[in-house]
Amino acid sequence: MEVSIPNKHKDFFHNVYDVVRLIPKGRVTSYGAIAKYLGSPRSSRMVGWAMNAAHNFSDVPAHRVVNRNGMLTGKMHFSSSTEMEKLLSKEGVSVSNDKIEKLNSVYWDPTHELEL
DNA sequence: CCATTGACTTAAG
DNA sequence: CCTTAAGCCAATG
Repeated sequence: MEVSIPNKHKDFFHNVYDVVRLIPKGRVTSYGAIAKYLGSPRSSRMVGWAMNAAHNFSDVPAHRVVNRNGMLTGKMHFSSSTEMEKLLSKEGVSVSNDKIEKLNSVYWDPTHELEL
């Protein structure tokens, strides 16, 4: 069994997973921020792709990753369409109309928080 | 190999 | 504030 999981870009994917796991509770970040932190600000879509595969990892809180506008674009990829919103709300993140309220207050930018 | 798609972002109206 | 268009990168068919 050499092809159970595509390990081709595990570096990029693993990097994404690491950052997502570091997101504090009650905070959220964007795909672009993670991509930028990884050195590829144009690969924001790839972060989303990584998240899609992240379902194989139980330690990746994908519900804390939203788009730049704070919109829950990936809610449809969860178990239920309301699961993501429910999880965020449970962590103290106000969500309205599939969008995060006061995004500026809960936004967590790895490049800013983890800047070296 | 070319075409289409996607959990995105930025710019312009 | 919302909509439309274009750009970008990798996976999938």
